[in-house]
Amino acid sequence: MQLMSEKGAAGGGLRERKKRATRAALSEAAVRLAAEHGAEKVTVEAISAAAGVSVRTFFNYFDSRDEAFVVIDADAGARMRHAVLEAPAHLSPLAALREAMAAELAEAEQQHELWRLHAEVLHASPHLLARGVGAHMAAEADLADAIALRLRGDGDTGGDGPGLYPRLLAAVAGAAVRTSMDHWSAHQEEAAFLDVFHEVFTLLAAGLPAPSA
Amino acid sequence: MQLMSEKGAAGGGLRERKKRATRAALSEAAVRLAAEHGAEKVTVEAISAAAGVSVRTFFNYFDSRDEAFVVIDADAGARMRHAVLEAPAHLSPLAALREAMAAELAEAEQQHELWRLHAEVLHASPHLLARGVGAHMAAEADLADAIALRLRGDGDTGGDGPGLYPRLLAAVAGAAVRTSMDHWSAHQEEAAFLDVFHEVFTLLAAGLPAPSA
DNA sequence: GACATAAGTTGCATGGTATGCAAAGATGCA
DNA sequence: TGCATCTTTGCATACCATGCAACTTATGTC
Repeated sequence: MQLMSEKGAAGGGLRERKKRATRAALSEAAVRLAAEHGAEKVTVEAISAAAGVSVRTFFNYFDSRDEAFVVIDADAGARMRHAVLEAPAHLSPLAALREAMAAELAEAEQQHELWRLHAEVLHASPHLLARGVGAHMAAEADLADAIALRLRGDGDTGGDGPGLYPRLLAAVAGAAVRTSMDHWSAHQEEAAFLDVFHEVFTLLAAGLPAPSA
Repeated sequence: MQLMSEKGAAGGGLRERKKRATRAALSEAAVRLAAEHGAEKVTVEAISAAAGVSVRTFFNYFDSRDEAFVVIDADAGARMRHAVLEAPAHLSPLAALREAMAAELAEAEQQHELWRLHAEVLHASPHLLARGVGAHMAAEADLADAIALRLRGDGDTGGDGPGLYPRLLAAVAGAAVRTSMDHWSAHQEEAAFLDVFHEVFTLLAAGLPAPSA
């Protein structure tokens, strides 16, 4: 191996790099085809062909067709979990979560065009935006777990999984991100995504007060 | 017609009553079968047979198999929208939403056994809890619209659909309800559902502060 | 009450989605 | 090189989902 790949979770042998490449190719093909033809008209066969693998292989990577439109980066959850656990102690749980998500989203914007297409595809078929919850639900459970750990300090979440508060926090933050994406997708010219994102978390931290206007 | 049915949206001719009955029979059959055998093992054919209709008819009522597990009451969205619009002016948007949802959930608990089974089914396959977002997304958009109307006072939402705040409010409230259901479903003996529900909205209104403990 | 109309149900045909299995191909390592 | 492991692939199978045409059932009117 001559060159480390750029990302955090990268590295490993040829096998793992190939797998990541295949997965990325499938995701990207799915998003581009959906942006062009509409998500409903894109078959698994078309996605697989565009990525140069068989249909059967597609289903080795994704549990369902929709998942390919939704989960752009499979490792994001693990990275966010790590970020929450490593966040400075003075941050509130909500702020720690906000920072973890902001970092992830900022990185996603590096592939600006794909990210924009992705937002448009989700906005065009709310069905998929919803499905995103499903795909991200595991990640949310992970985040809830991380928050619970952070609150307790030790390595024990209490046996019965994270409590009500961590789960609520993770679920609400997820909803906030999706709302931000959807809103930004409809107003791309008027505001930067990160501005929308921060406005949303400010509203959350303030307890969702009625706007003064 | 000799007797008015009990519910708000009830009434109408024989046709409408039959449709409601068929839909309810399909929903109930789906939930009961899922509670018994696990949602993944329940086919559309089994649900249809249990409800006494053909498979084709099932798909006249639901867009997908999962929808039958998720949407127990198709009119709930419209009722909540109405409740938000009619809520006392002194309530904050969040409180108005909370009251509308609480009323709906209290009514759902009248069919206690079915409601409990429903919560268990969703808890057992998070896949479906997620799908719930999809099914309820239209309702959430409606709620966002109602909140926007309420905030403006007149009959105009501003042309471009509800703004960021109403949408965020509806999405977060939806996430809160789902979290409540999931948590309560795992701790049914320890707390009443409405207690969990109110605790969640209290946390939201307080801006999700770190718990003192 | 009989009729025309609208609405709902059903079976059939069709195509896409998803999974298990076993054979073939690639990779990692000694 | 040769063996163990992982990945891809084709095939068979079952289920999901939709359009269409034929049939049955309410509704309103005369």
